[in-house]
Amino acid sequence: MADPMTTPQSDTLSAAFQAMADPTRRAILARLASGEATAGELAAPFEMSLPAVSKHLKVLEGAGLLIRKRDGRIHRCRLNPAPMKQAVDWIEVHRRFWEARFDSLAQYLDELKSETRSSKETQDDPDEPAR
Amino acid sequence: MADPMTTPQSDTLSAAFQAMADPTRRAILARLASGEATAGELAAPFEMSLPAVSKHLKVLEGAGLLIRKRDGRIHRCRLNPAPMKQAVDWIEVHRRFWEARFDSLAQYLDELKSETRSSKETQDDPDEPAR
DNA sequence: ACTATACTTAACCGAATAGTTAAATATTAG
DNA sequence: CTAATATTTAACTATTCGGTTAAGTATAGT
Repeated sequence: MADPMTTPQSDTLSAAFQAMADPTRRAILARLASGEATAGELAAPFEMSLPAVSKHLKVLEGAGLLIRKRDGRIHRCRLNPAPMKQAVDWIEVHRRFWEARFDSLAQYLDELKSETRSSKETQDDPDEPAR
Repeated sequence: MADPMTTPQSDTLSAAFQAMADPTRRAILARLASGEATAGELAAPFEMSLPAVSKHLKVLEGAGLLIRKRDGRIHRCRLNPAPMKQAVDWIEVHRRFWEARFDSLAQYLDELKSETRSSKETQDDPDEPAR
């Protein structure tokens, strides 16, 4: 019913953030960042069961962060960076705003005035379109 | 029993990623990035109920992404960038690995050898990729 | 063919999430 | 004092999540 911004993009973003929100999954990604690994190798460091890790791999795969290449009976996994990049990009867009606001007192004061004057001249706003 | 890396840092990281994993919450952050807003103002664009948004604000606050300043009966909210920065930093650390691996075959081979030699020469811009 | 290996899927459970409506709280306005 | 405003908290529900154990599937080794 609510359906708040369910664009295809936000789905991948949501999935990526969601995937990275779990410490186990982050540890898996960290390990994967330094090279390919099998499901078993990825599971080894953890005390949880293999099926639990298998689920985590599925979540990562679902978020597009992990690519599986089945080779015989072993599943070789590697990192796919694209969704991470998307996530970083999303954050960076907004970082520009608060950096501008925190780096410069003048802009901060200007923004305070903008409640009455509404002279939003913040050079480029690539995120807040039609207003 | 599992307890996979529950350092104080990973908790804030998990909370930040978790908070950003929801489209509604990302929209709130986006709005917040362009200036302070009251809870009501933040809730307005959404079709969901006010309590629902209130909960989202609480999640964002819990993740340290939102700071509330109660001023009379209105709650003025502003963005706190710190956890976002931490999230970006976490991703970037791993991005360096796969960038090295994907951008240059030479570096890839070098990295394969680096198990014994460990001659890592990361001559890069730490913020934006080449593109 | 038989068995160990490397996984996944199924079925289940408790805890957390995301929403709802109704009630509570606190402040401002009349 | 009373009422409207701004917002949270409470109570409830449905769904998702992260884990478990048990069973299934496919390959490799003997």
